[in-house]
Formats: sequence, C-alpha cells, structure tokens
Amino acid sequence: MLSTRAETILNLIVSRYIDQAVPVPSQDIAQESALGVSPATIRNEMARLEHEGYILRAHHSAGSVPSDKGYRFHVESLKDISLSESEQRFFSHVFHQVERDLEKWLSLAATLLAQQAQNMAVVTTPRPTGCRFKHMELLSLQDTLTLVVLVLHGAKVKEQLITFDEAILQSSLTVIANKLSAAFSGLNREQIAEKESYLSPAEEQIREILSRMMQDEDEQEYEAPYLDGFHFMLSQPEFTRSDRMRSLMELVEKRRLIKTILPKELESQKATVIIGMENEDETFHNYSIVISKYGISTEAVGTVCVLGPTRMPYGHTIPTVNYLSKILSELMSGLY
Amino acid sequence: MLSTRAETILNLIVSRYIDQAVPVPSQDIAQESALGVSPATIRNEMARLEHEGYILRAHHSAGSVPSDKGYRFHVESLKDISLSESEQRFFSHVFHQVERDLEKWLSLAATLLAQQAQNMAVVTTPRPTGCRFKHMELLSLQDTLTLVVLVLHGAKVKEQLITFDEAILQSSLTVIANKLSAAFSGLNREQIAEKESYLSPAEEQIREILSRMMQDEDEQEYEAPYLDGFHFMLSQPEFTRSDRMRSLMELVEKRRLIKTILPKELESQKATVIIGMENEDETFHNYSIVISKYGISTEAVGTVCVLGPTRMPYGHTIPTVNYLSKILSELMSGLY
DNA sequence: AATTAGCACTCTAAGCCCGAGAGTGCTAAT
DNA sequence: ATTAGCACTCTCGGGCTTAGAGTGCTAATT
Repeated sequence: MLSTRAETILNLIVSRYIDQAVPVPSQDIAQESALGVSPATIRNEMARLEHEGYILRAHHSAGSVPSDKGYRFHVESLKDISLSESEQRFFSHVFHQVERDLEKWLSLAATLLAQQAQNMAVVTTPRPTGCRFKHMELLSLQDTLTLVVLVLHGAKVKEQLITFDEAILQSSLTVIANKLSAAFSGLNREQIAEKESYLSPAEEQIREILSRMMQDEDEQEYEAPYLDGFHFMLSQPEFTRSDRMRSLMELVEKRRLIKTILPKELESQKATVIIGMENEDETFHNYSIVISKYGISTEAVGTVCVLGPTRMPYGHTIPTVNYLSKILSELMSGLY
Repeated sequence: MLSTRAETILNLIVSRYIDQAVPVPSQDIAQESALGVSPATIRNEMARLEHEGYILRAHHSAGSVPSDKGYRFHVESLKDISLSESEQRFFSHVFHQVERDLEKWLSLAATLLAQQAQNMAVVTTPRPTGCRFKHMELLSLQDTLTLVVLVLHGAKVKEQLITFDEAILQSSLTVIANKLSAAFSGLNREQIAEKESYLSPAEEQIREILSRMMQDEDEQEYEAPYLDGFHFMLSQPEFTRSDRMRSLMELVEKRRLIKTILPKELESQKATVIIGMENEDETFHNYSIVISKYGISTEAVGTVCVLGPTRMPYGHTIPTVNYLSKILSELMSGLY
C-alpha cells in the first residue's frame, strides 16, 4: 500500500516523464509538488517506490523513470476523467459539419484522434456481427461480363464481377435481380444458401456469388482500417533509432495490426488500456494501447484505438478515445 | 564524351554501389572488370569521371559514389532491358490466379512491385478521364434516410446517404431510380446537370447528389492508392537515422504522395525515371522515382510507381514497372 | 520518528587524442 | 598510355579524461 504522499509523488514522476521524456530528479519533484519537503525526503520515497517496482532507474544514480506498474497506477488514478466541455463541443461540431458518410466519419475520427493523442490512431470499419442481405443489382458490362452489386443492411455496398457462360440481356438481368432481391431480403448468409426455391442455373450461380461475398464480409479481419498519425509517433524521442519501428511498420502495412493488438475482452464504449508488457505480443512490449469498441452490439462493432510508446499522454488520450467511441456509436445508430 | 572504358567503369561503380551501399574503391573495379588494367589506371579514369560530375567522393581520399548524373547515365544505358521471361510468366500466372476484381489486382500489383524492387510501391486507382453515368439505385434505410448507389462506366460503384424532406416509399424510390437511370445513361457530369426534362423536387435533389458524386469522382486526387513495401525502404542503410523518413511518412499518410511526385508529362506505359535532384519537390532530393501510367488513355488512367533512395536497383525496377503497367492495362481493357 | 543538510560516490556524456587502416593522388619508371 | 611505389589524407574506433547531474548515506535537527 502506498501512502498518499507516495502516490502524489508517483503521479508527479509519471506526468513529468510523459511530458519531458527525461528521467525525473528528486529536486524537480520537491520544487513542483506542494508538499513542502526537501529533495532528500523525496529521495527516500523514491527509494521505496523503486523497491516496490513502480519506478526504474537507468543506473545506480539516475533519475526516476516509471515502470509499467507505475504507468498502470497512473492510468488507474485517472480512470474517470472525461473530456473537457470545450473539446467535446469541438468534436461534435466537426463531426456534424462533415458529409453524412460512414467512411468520412471514420477517417475523420482517426485524424482527430491522432492529432489529439500525438500518436498513431486506428479506427476499424464496423464489422457486422453477421451481415444481412438488403438488395442486389445486376449490370451487364460487356458480353458475358456482369457486375454484381450487393447492398447489405447498414448501408454497406459490395461489388463483384462475374462471367456467365452465355450472354444475358440487361432486361433479363434486371428481372433476375428483382426476383432474388425479393427472395433474399433480410436474410443472412446461411439462410440464403439454404433457401428453397426454384432457381435457373444462372440464378444459382448468382446465389453462390452472393453467398461468397457475404462470407467474405463476415470473415473480413478488420480490413483497411483508417489509420493516421504514424508520423506523430515517429517524432517521439523513443524513435531516434529507426530500427525500433520497422517491425511495427510492417504490421501496419500488412493490415494485421488490429488483429494483433486486439485484446480478448473489451468493454463496450469504455477505453481499455494495455501497457507495455501487458501486451501479449512481444512486438508491443514497449508500446501502450488505448482501445475501445464502438457501434451497436447487436448489429456491427468496430474499434477506435491509439498506439504509441508506453510514455503516452494517457490523461488526454483515454477521454478522447472514450468520447470518439461514443460519438461514432451515436452516428452509426442512424444507419441501422 | 566518355570513352567506352570510362563508361564500363562508371557502370561498374554504379552497379556495385547500388549493391553494397559502400563507396567503391579502385582496386575492386580493377578486379571485377575484365579490362585487365591496374588500379592506378582505374584511379585515373575515376579522377576524370569525378571531374565530369559522374561520381562524388565523401572526402579527398575516399572511394567513388555515383552522383545523380552518374545514376542518370546508368539508367539511360539500360533503358530497353525487358523483364526476364521467367519473371514475366510468374507475374502473369499470379494475376490470373486472383479473383476478377480491380481492387485485388491493384493491391496485388503494389505488393509484387514492392517485393521485387525492395522498396515502396504505389499503385493508384485508375482515374476516369471524365466519368460516365451507367446506372443508379435508391434504397430506403429508415424514415427519410436513403442510400444512393451510383454505378459508373468501368465498374466503379459509389454510394452516398441522403435525407429527404419527407419519407418516400421504397416502391416510389424504385420508380424514380429507374426513370433517372434511363434518362442519364451514358452521360457525363455536365450533361446530367444540363439535361432538360421534367423532374419532381425529390428527383431534382437526387440529380444534384449524383452530380456532386460524379464531380467528387472526377476531382479525386488519386484517392487511397495501394501502397506497399514501406518497410523494405526502411531497411535500406540510408535510413539508419530515422529523421530521414519522417517527412516522407507524413506525405504517405496524407495521401498526397502521388500528387507531389507525379511529373508533368508521362509517357504511356513506359517507365519514367526521376533521380534525386531532378525531383521538383525538395523532399525527394535524395530519392528516385520510377513511374509509369497504365490504363486506357481514352477512359481511365492510373499510375504504377516505385519510390526509394537514389541508390535503387534500377536494372530490376524499371522493367518490372514496365511490365506491371502493361499487365494492368490489359486486365483493365476487359472492364470498358 | 520523520526530516534534512552535507558530502562522497556513481554513472553518463562529451571531448580529445591516438593509431590503424583504407584508399587515394602523384611521381617517376616502363 | 600504363603502372609500381609511396607519401598523404581522412575516417573510425578505442581509450582516457573531465564536468556535471543526481543519488545514497550519515549524522544532525526538529
């Protein structure tokens, strides 16, 4: 158990280190704190904090650097801070200025978040918990080459090219599309695959394509997330040696980032913080992640997340992630 | 004018430097070349090459490093090399294995190119020279909220949410969509904006949305290009100091990369090489770009491009860019 | 018992010197 | 025109030194 004073000191050390990226000396704490004690006393407390594992020292006589445990303490101590009213207003304002378009919202959220957190932000597209057919369309392009347009519930549109064995007139295609649209309306993938009804060979072919497109959508591993602010992260002093980030870069490019960092369990619309070694994947042992779900749990959920070095401005990042997740959820509820 | 021997030596210096990233000593050239001359002779030639500006030296008594002019010479000397047959076969094979889908092709092209060039590759989506309406669809989502699906020539699908002043039944929406689809078929943006015909207020509203969507498409500055291999570039010794690449990273994120590097004129389907200081933008004074257009000049064109340090394996990169641009053009011709 | 002044001690970072090695330029011989 | 030979230049790494930052400990103070 830490004394109140020890807690104050620890929080000061963490804040200052987050701010300055330099080991914190006892003297500075003595000056900045309103405790009115001498550096020597701070040093005694610091010795205890080190012994308890809250802080580390680069070497025998160096200043204090927070450990993962220290950051964890810090994060817990500011769990319930919410975003300042002025920032809330600013975010709402910006979101309502932009076009009514899911992709624009997500991309905007990523940009704002990266900007605020001065780190990399990732926002994934909401992934349907099991997508449902809404409508389809067939358009003849040339000879036997045809474009299938599939509209899913939630205003998601997918397209796919197919080739029929023989040319079909556009008028016949329209008839087929209308028939299937009516037949499959509101169904999910399995229901479409099993649906009993007389279908011509061409229609059967289309049914299979539709089924595959929907499966594709269901299985999609957070495809093409909206990502912004990598350069902010790179400006952090942690990255003066570039090798530190190469493996990370690769993850980002491979789009495997979210899959890798996504924790098993995630409370809805409440930011989860994963600090340093708490990450399962070794790649992120020097990184922290602030992540939250958003969306409508019965329909589709995505994630909002910030990735940066463990030395991250949690006090600002956590409420921002929380608030953006709330806004996106609200905006999405209009689409279902 | 360079003597044949000087040319041989210069090409050897460039190749070796591209390969090893280390200043090239006269002795190595003497050994590797089949000229049968001593290092001293090579040194004499090197002195001339330096005087003429083809090579640089880090300091008074250091080995040779190619200058931009040296690279330029090298590139000109291998202008007409084409890809080895086995690689051609490999590429064709891979492309015909993948689904018939433009986005998949482009993403595949970027990955292959990055892999081959061991540098960053960018492939932009083909940008219509002026997009043409093909078909539209209206789908009621909830109350007055409606999804507009617009299909353009070239199998490009765009969607957009709109809100009507009052709710309209899906059946009426279908009638409207069919009417407008017929009226606007094959037209470009201006023609749609000017088309004379009686339209209800709701239809007029849709016409405006369509016009805006098409304008959006026309003006789109190479949106969301397919990008791969950043991490390859970062592994180059040029980037052991990470600050070198931060501004670059920012450009990539802002999607402004292509806009910035795109040269004024670009021969169709023939790789253009821009070396170091030849780049107009100062950011790229240490980079080279190998870039080519692809597509159907009357319909839609995109670009294939590789970006890396001036020390780049041109001999491999140029034919690869050429070949991919050719393949993509061929594949695209099926869509128009 | 907690605090603190004082001081010795530790460790880092930067500067400096030095020598080894790589590679050239020049000169004089072929 | 070529080249052997050699002096010269420059870089790079190791080792040494010093200044400075910051601590831990001890003994005095409240």
